[in-house]
Amino acid sequence: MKGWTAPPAIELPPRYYLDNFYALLEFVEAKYGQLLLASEREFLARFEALSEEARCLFLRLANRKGQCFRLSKLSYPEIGDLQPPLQELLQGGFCLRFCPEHRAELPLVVAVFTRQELCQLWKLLCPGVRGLSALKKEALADRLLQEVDHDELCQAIAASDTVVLQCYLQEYELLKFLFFGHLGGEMSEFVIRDLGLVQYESLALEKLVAKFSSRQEVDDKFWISSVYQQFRELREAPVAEVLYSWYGQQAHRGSQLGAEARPTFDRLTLKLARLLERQQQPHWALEVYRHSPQPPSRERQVRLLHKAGEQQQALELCHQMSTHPLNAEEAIFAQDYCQKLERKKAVRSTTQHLKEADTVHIPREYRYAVEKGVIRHFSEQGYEALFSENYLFQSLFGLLYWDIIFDQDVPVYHSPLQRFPSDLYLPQFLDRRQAQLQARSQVLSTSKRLLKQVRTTYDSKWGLGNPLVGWHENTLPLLEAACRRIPAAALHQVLLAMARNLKEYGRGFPDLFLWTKKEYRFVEVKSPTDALSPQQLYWLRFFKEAGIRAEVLRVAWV
DNA sequence: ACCGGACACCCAACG
DNA sequence: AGGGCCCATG
DNA sequence: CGTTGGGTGTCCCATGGGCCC
Ligand SMILES: [Mn+2]
Ligand SMILES: [Mn+2]
Repeated sequence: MKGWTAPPAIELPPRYYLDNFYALLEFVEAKYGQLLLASEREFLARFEALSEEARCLFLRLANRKGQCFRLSKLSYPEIGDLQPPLQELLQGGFCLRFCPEHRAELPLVVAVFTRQELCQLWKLLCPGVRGLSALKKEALADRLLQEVDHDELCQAIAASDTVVLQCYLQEYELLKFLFFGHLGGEMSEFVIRDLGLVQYESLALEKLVAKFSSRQEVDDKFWISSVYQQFRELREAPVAEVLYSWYGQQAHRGSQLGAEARPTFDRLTLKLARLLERQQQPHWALEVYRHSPQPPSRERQVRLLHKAGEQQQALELCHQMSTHPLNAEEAIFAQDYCQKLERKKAVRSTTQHLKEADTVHIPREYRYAVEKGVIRHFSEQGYEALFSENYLFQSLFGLLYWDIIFDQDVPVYHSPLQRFPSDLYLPQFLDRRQAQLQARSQVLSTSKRLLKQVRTTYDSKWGLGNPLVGWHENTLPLLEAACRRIPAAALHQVLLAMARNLKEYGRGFPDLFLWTKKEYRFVEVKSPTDALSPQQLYWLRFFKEAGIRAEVLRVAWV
């Protein structure tokens, strides 16, 4: 019965979303009350003064997409007649009734009408109009706005339905942002939790700590996310000149951001520079890459410098990367490229490794399922086999370190709906928990103790959300098969290496785990068209050092 | 941890 | 007239 | 024969209804 979830038997109160918002408010006021601006306080005070029906309606609208709504499309039995609360919202400044004064919002307003309704509006205003049927909705809306007088259009819209524009949405978004600690948090997460669709590890509310300590941090994170949003729009129709000069306007503030907002700026920088490369603008791309130290910035810079004929600079950067690599890819790339630039060697070490691997012949039917073909091959020789991939070591990490991951004595939990510590994927994770993690290796130094710890944690935590652990039918069998056969000390070495930076070292593990009574091995399967990735090579080498048996197997079709 | 990673698979261009 | 996406819902 | 870049499909509550094409 595992994997099957029964339909929710839990019934939520009719106005559950109001309760959820109050839970959110209580938390935000307790943790961030002193960071709120006058406009946000005003919103809260006026919200409190509304009737419950009006508060509910406001939240119903706020939890929908957009800011423009048509009364005729709304129906909320738990609120009842929507007219009185809507009047309240209009009088209280929580909504604006759409009229010609708001013609600037016309594009949004037009979008909430159906294609058919837009045709009718158009025909009403221009009785002779023709040739509309060929246009798709979006094109129709564009043409309508181009060709029809905006004042008349506004009046026709206002006459056909009650259209309202919601206000205070920035304030609402900010409160949500403070509660979740990141953007993109949704009120539906309360519902998902309360229906039991996702189970959270229990967190002590009194131990939660604020994620932001100053308004500056909050504003920075907000600013960079709106900048990133703009980038997504620019990317739709990329023009190199526009991208480059737009980036130039953001770069100054971007480079001064603190630890909370900086990663978003780095992502923006890397994505935008890559886009400039694709636009055949290597010089601009190179300049943009220099604003971020994060991978793959340096790799791209080396390639661009090389192509531009700047051998000295390329080599210098390559050496820096080689001595202080930020991940496996940088390390392996830098080593190979240094040798390439010095004309010592032409083949990448990943392909070299692949070339030296054994080949196995697999029937062509297993195209698109190479690993299954290899499993079949080995099971015919008496092996047992399971898919291992990243699941094995991630779930082992998640289970053996469960209490360390959810340890609230480290200030990394900022919200009741948080599923993992805010530094799980950062280098600080290891820095802050060195002693505990080392101690765990000591205590679980034998396979027997380690295995017992895996089983008891698996049983007691089954079903709880942990990004590293999936509760699938093969999860425990795989863990047991591997932990019984691989020396405990070697497993701890891998786990501690992962802890240095889970973002970079949490992937690249071999495809399969195979075993018989006598032996075991990991196998990374490679189809004829596939290549070995640097992360995969990194772990293959690491396994060899640690005495874990692993090999690459090339597939040839028959 | 902001529709993105992580995989595997396929193809084309270039030396 | 259906198939499929988007979005609101609990 | 090697590298590099580009493209695709898959998975993240579950379900139903409205709208688009
Ligand atoms: Mn794999
Ligand atoms: Mn593989």
